[in-house]
Amino acid sequence: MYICPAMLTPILPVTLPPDTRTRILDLAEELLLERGFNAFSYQHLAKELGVKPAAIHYHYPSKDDLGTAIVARQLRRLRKWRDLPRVADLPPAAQFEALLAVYDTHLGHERRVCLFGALAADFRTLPAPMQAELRTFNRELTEWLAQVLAVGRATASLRFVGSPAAKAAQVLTTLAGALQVARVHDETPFQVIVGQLRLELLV
Amino acid sequence: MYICPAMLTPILPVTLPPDTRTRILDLAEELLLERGFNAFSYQHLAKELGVKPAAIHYHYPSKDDLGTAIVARQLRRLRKWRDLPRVADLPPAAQFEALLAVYDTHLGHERRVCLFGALAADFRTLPAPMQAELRTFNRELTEWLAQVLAVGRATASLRFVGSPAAKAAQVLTTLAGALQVARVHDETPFQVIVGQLRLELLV
DNA sequence: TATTTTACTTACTAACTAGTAAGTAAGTTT
DNA sequence: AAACTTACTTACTAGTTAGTAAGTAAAATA
Repeated sequence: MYICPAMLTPILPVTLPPDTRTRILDLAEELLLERGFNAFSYQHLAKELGVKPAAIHYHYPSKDDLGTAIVARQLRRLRKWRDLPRVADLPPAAQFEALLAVYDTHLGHERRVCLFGALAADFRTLPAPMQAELRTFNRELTEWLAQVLAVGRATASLRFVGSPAAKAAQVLTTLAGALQVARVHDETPFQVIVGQLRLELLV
Repeated sequence: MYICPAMLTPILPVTLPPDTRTRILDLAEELLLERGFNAFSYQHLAKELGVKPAAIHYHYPSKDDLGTAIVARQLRRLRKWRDLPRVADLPPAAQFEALLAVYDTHLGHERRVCLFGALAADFRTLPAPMQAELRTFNRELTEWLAQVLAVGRATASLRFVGSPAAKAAQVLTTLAGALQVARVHDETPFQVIVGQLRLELLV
């Protein structure tokens, strides 16, 4: 492997221009979250990236592979985010706010829905590996929030009735849906729903 | 117009075998709610109905027309359901249960998502008239539930903090999302989430 | 009875779909 | 310098897409 000078001095993490493989994945993810999985093609990707469709097949032989790669990357990001000191070491109410901030970021990016909200409707048309990754993604996120809620209630910084697992499932479902409502109408209902969640959950 | 004998004696509402126009709409709605709008074609419909694709174009010239007809019919059904004496005359808590029963029916029909949940992700790829009908559908349903919640709280049969409008938006968003979660996993999370809603809302 | 309308079928088009095979130029390794 | 690998392009296939135009048989209407 060729070692470029930048690799020996990674003190300033120079953001290299992303390679084609990454640019494909980035754009495919963007289109997935903005238009749905069955609403973009290799031609769309190729045209926007200035390459030929076959170049995309070279990196991701089938659309199934591409879709699975998108979900797999989101799962890696979720785990990384969750384990980040600046997230993991926060008190529960702040962890909840950090979660809301993620959804707010989606809202800010052209009202993208979340991964789950983008794929749930078309779920049965998705390749099996993609379905499996999405299940894992949703399960891990729910388990994480359930733990946050449990600690939050135990330390009297969050308030709710019922089990932490049930409340976590309810809250995440609401957040996914809130981004969808924002897409259909505008940002207002999202803010209203998130305000309602805060009102009920924060002491 | 030809007046058939049945039209003169509509005492017993004989359920005629639905005509092709209706059968197309029924199947398209089914496929929309089970697979998404961009995941079925005129060929799929034609094959399953035993007609040629052109027969579908005869009744619904474009897929836009077909999609709009589906949403328009659901909107008519919503209004009819809402105004039914056996729904409109119920006390608020029972109206809320009637709403939950509708979502439960979706769950029982092959875990269909609701109209909103089926179309939100692909919203930007939908024809404008379809977008408009879906907005109206969601708005009217939210307004109806807000009214139910307001009366319910005033009569001490329902309990929640915040405005009825905010709570209505939150609850409907949660229900739409709950059907999506049921599709990705199984019926359990739907029951868990609905249980949580009941626990919080019913006195 | 003649005419028109309804509800289709047959036959077609042009565009798009995912995907493949073969070729190529530049970079990397031996 | 030779061989190999990477990252593509060109050229293609076979199937699917929405949509159209023309024809037709039966039913309804005048």
